Amino acid sequence: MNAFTLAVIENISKIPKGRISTYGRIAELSGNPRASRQVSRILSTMSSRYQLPWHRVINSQGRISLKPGMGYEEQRRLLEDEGIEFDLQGKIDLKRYII
DNA sequence: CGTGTGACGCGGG
DNA sequence: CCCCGCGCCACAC
Repeated sequence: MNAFTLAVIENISKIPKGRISTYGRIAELSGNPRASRQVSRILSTMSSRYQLPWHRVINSQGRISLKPGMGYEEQRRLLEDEGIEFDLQGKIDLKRYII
């Protein structure tokens, strides 16, 4: 496992309950601003093994990237359980919750 | 070694 | 707000 992957795991682990971050932001913090896609892949493959708060990572538009029936519902429920609110379009106010 | 594929992001219509 | 196109990049085939 490379340094970037390690940094991503570390940065995601640090997201506090009730707050969120984005794929792009995690990529930046981890040293590669252009690797947002890798962040998503790392999440899908490492989230269970490293017990990451995977649900606290959303996209730059403030929306859940998972598709309905493929995890969307669970991620939304986990976030709502932490007090995060969604608007009518299923969007989260980034300014309010991002780290 | 090409080609297709995304839990992405940004700009534009 | 929705929909596209394009750039990006590791990975699977």
